[in-house]
Amino acid sequence: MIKENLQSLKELEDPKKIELIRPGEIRVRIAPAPTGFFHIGTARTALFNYLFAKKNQGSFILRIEDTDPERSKKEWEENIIEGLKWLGIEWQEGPDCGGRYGPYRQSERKEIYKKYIQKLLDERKIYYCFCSREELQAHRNYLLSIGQPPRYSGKCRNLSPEEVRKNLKEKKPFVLRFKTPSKKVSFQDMLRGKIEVDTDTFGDMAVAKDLTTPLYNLACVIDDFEMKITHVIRGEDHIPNTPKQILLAESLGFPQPKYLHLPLILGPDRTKLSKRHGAKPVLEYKKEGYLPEALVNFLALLGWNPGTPREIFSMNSLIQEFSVEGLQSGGAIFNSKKLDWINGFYIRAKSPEKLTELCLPYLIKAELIEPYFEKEQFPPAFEKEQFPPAYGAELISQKFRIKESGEEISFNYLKKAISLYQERLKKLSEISELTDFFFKEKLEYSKELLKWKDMTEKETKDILDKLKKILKNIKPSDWTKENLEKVLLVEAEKVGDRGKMLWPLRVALTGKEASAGPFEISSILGKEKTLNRIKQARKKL
RNA sequence: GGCCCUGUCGUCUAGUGGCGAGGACGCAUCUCUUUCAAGGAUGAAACACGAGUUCGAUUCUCGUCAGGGCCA
Repeated sequence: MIKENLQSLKELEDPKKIELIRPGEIRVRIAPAPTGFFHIGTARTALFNYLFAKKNQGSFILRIEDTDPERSKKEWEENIIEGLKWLGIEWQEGPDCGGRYGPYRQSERKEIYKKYIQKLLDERKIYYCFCSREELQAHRNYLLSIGQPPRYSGKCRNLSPEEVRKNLKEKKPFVLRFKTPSKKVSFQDMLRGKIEVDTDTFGDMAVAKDLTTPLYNLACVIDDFEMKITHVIRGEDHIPNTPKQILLAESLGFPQPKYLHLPLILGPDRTKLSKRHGAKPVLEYKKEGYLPEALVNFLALLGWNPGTPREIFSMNSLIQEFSVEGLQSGGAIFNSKKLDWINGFYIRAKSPEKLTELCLPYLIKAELIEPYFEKEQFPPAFEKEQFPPAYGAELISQKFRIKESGEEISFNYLKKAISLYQERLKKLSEISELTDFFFKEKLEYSKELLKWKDMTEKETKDILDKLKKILKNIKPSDWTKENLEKVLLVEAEKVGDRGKMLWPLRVALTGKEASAGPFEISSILGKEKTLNRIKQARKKL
């Protein structure tokens, strides 16, 4: 038994393993548990880890903490991976990639844990504890009632080997508990300076469920050591775990990584952001039409500042500018208005082609248009979960048709329509509501909407008739935005108040109170549709 | 309850032993304009409180208060 352990200890110190990393290589990681959607907080922690690694030519590692088989699900892991990829946060080592230090899922690392747990047991640094849940709870309540910090009584700390053997034989449920030495543990937090904690405040902690299943703190310490993590960058909520982990690392003879505890992202009520605040999974932002570069930019600014008034950062410029000094130590409220502003900014910066590509799925989903090519050819990603699908430039050459009328339209037509709303979009999903009138035959609106200010019904009728007459005389070849503007503006001027002509025209074309300008819209719709809509409007009165 | 973290406009933040406390989002007003955006201009809006150190504290020290996190 002892010999075996010596053997495994030797393996642990295998020099070959250490050679694998470059001298001085900075290695960071995130270690999410796949027990739910990939959320904003994890995304930001990932981002800062990634930026820190990139800035220092280090490695960013993704480890999946799926030790809890009941709560961990493959689909959540996939959700995390998809989210990270969407944001452009790439890992050098992770599940199904890298593999320099064994598997990157905790569920596949039992062999590794076993060695260390056995080692701790052999060295009598951990012990079997057979106390029942009720017993522990009662003791806890007692301590609380006399105003003491709840911690383990130490009842099983000195059980004789015979007692342990007997209990094990009886299959009594147990946990493995760490003999916490009574002392003060302190560490330097890269953000907060020295943090010191008295170990008596937590006492003997449970570190493993059985010989191969470490609990969170132990697993984390073993993995971080095995994976040669140099910097642990994580949320502030882990500060209380840190002294425990340091203790465990010490008892295993591991070197101490550097620690940096990021402030939390808060909800409007200043508590940790959660679903309760309506915090959405990262991929939900994708669905709603946020651009990954916007979310990254926003998240980076939440708790970090570059020291200059600059607000817009691409991932590359973030890597360039990032420094730990710019990190904030207080929590920051998630302000979606600012996210919207940044998103709008990035939308405005897109080329018309790119923007059209990005918007198309939303028009298709709203059933305003449909792709015209073979069904099989179409990216098979119209399932709800996959929305929006990733399209490429192949769309440019494709044809589409208006769902309602079956009329064929080109990418170019869509591009023109969508571009009109480029500077009005805050998120891509808004596009269908804003441009729906391009794809509808009959517009729903009340006749009151046609009247500008205090115009009478008669005036409105006359204006529409006049418009019809003027527009009829324009040749289809002259049907351009510039020309329409030239002609109509002169006529509108004659009416006195331009709005008396332009407002009813715009409403007739769009059926909306707010929209892009009538000249652009009319030029895209074409002569026939324009006249048709004026006729429709006229009929309402 | 214990331990730990945090405290500058509503929000994200810059900043210094002496400043008119700066920027951004949001908000308001004006401008452009048929509307809505976008753009431009202007404005309202903050140093948690108390004591100490000091000629002088938003800044340094201590305390109070408030908020948060973790322990089940």
